[in-house]
Amino acid sequence: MSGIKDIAKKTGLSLATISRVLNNSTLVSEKTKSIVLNAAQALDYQPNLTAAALRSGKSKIIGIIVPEINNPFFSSIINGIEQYVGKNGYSIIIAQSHESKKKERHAIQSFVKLNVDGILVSISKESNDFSFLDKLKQEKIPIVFFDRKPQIDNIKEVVFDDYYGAFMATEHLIQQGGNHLIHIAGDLNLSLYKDRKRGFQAAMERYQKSYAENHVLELKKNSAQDTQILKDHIQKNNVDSIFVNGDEDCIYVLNIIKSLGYKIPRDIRLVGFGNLSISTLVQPPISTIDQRAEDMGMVAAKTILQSLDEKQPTSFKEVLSPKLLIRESSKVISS
Amino acid sequence: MSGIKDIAKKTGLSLATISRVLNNSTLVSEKTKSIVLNAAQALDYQPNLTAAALRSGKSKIIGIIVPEINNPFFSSIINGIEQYVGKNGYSIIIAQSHESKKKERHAIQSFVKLNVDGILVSISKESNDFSFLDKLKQEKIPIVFFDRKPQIDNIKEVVFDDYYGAFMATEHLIQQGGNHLIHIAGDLNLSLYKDRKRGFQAAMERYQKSYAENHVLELKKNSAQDTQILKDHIQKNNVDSIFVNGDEDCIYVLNIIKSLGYKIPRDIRLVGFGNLSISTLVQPPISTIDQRAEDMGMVAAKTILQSLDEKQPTSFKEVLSPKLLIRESSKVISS
DNA sequence: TTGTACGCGTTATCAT
DNA sequence: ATGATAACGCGTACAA
Repeated sequence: MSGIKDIAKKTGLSLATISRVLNNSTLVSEKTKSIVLNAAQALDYQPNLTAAALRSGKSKIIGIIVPEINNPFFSSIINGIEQYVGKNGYSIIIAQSHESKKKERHAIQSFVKLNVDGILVSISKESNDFSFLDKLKQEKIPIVFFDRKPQIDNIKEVVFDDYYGAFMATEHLIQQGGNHLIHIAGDLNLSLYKDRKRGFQAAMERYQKSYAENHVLELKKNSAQDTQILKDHIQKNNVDSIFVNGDEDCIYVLNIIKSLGYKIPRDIRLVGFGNLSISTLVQPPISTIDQRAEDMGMVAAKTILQSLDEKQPTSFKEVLSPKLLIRESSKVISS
Repeated sequence: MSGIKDIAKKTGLSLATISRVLNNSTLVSEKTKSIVLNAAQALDYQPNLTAAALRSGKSKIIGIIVPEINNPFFSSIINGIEQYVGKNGYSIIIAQSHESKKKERHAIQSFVKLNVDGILVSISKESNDFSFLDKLKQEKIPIVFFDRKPQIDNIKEVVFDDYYGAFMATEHLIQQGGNHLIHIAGDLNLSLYKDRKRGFQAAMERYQKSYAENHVLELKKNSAQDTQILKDHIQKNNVDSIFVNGDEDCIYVLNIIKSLGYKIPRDIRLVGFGNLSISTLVQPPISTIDQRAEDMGMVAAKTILQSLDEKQPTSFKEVLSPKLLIRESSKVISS
């Protein structure tokens, strides 16, 4: 392995010329160009990106912060990001916040110290202080939020239309004959779960189903308790349809419902959210809202790369639209 | 944000002294030390890791290559790695091989150019040329293989005892009264799937069950075909127990078997491999071999960090031992 | 104990 | 079109 110095030595040309061939490629004769490239090949030239980063200020590295990397939704997004930026010669560096705003801040600090060219982040549930945005602006490091974002202006964000996705899911349940619907909500500290709840409510009102706050439940993540709560609710209100905030919770609910002796979809119909691969592995396969995680990753990646050569930071918002996937869990059995 | 130059200016001390306080910390008086640290705090000092990396040759970055990041097993391993190295001040950079040896080589190249301090890799199914090891040795970049590794000597590896895990799974099925067992194999290009197959065979022989090559099936990943194959096999050979190479395939098989009208575990008992979170979400929950993905990540991380200050490369092998998790899918129903 | 000065491998500016 | 040289920010051998 060798550097430009070695090529200079071998060809008798100057460092500057070598560098020019390897970068701009302009202002240099075709002849010397090929000489340099041949020598580079022969010597197995490998640029030292650290040195280039120090000198140029561009590290060709994009930092990513997610709550948990081993969460199928986030790892699929990361997959999308990696593929897109990788194709463009960038590497990704990853940190996890584990839903802690302290760790999130720490990760951003690290990224700044590493001179990343841009940052992609899906914020933690705790996050409420976004003063780090000023610092990043000073350092001229663009940042793009994906999926989970702060509720403030003048940011770049790639999000999913959670509101409309929830609306579609609920509407579908109603069109399948549902009259008594409930919604199992996610963590309402996150705006996206609030949006899903709002979408549920909107569809209920649109179709003139009675809606009250007690049509929205939050799980305790304690099987015995949740079973009891669901049982009471279903019996008291004749629940026939449930829209659940996410596929994982949906499968959890599915199993509880089955254990209570109800048949799905005959007695109760279910729709989840996210289209995780597990959603087709259970019986019955669950209907869900496809959240196109990889697409989100790609769009976020594209957005951050475009931001790199912006002189003035602009705001940006892309909303990915939902797609309803109808599977067994919500199909009315035609007699 | 500022660098050591700013601190030097503010304190009137030399760059060297500042650097010493911030690094070695030795050979400097307590008084100036505190002066420097105070100034650093006041000025919001952030070391430029790129510059430090160029000068010292240590980037504080560990490169990771996995086939697919959105594979729960690998993302859990990465989680383990990230947590361990993060605690030690290292960052992780990730690339995917997508089972292509070309992309794998490319990723290694990139990592070398980025001056990563060490590399962790789980090789692709295609990989058969490991000449890059020489290059890394030259560059003094340690490499540790995890889970999937080349079958050569003098490497560092953190693997799982696939052979014994498969043996335990098979033994368990036999102890539950199984007499006619089959094994659904994974990609036999990978040594770990070969080991699982060998473990199955060994247990069969140990317990004097008739074993032949046709007791090992490979799936076509085509639902209609696989259904037919399984149906034939089960009927012809009175199959009562199936050991599947991994949890995902196991759930796939589970659904086929259920669709054929067999009851699990009454008619057929199943054991998977991996203990993915989905294994508890299906009905019945599937018994499996816990592969302790996070532990594997942590051990691999520990191993690579220890390798960093080795003068002479040594070989190393850690084998994580399996744990059988018995769930409904393999429980004999006591009458 | 502290300061001076050089070098890490590039890129960029200014000459030629 | 090409070359000489400074600079990026830090670490360290050497001098004081």
